[in-house]
Amino acid sequence: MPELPEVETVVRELKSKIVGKTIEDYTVFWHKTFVKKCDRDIKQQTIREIGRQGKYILIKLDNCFLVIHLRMTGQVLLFEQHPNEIEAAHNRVAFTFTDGSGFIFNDTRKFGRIYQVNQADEVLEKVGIDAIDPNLTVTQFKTFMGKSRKPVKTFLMDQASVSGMGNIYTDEVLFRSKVHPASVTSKIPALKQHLIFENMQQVLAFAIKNMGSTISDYRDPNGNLGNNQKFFNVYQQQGKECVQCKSIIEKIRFAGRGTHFCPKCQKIYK
DNA sequence: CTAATCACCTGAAGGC
DNA sequence: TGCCTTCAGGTGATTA
Repeated sequence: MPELPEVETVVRELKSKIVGKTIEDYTVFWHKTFVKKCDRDIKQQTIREIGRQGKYILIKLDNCFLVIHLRMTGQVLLFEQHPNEIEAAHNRVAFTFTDGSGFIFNDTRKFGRIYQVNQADEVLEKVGIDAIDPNLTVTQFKTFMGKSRKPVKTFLMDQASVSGMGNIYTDEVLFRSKVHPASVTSKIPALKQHLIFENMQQVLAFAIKNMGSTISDYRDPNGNLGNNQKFFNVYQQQGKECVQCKSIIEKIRFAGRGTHFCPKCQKIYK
């Protein structure tokens, strides 16, 4: 489900609601979801900071971290008062705070994870700089691109160089940049690489402004849907007319993922 | 090194 | 109604 804009929306809401709260207790309903990689007890620890890198939510406690990845269907849902039936369908872990509020990690497909670690870096070893990190420069981005002989769709989806992009926003960024997803990354002209960088930042910022995209499962911590799915140009728009040239948007299987593009607008560089 | 294919899971949707 | 296949905002391991 969630790519950078959805995770950012979750993080902003959590920052405003639970920083400073102290964990009273927690219950794990599905064992594989909670990965305890250090011996600290999180009970009576206070949430000091909340951050994000790529698609990872980073929760700093007094002497360890909780790092959450939502994968496909994970949701972090806040509650003000402890619900009577907390073991509802697909609830995997529930946390309660000392003031009686708390949050539930709900995850239909069970792919999501909550890691308890001494340092967030333990989970982020293979995660590159965040796609909207102000420290990421266009020069650095172009250097990454110049070194990659992968198809550009694979490059953008790979979290190792730049993190946060997923299937939706990759297709949307490549459409806006008029670059075919099968283009060889290093063979894309410098000006186009520059354009991909700018479009990546703009597409992600616009999606954050719209509170993320809801395809089916995504909800923010208050249970609200995103709005950005109303503005897709190519994602799930196969069979419809291209907004630029009126050609029919195609959907193919590429790099193992459903891939949407305009066959006329998007040029292939090889 | 890169690419392709599973594996992990559940549920929705479409074909017959 | 029901059975079967395919597909889904992701990533990590394995195979070639």
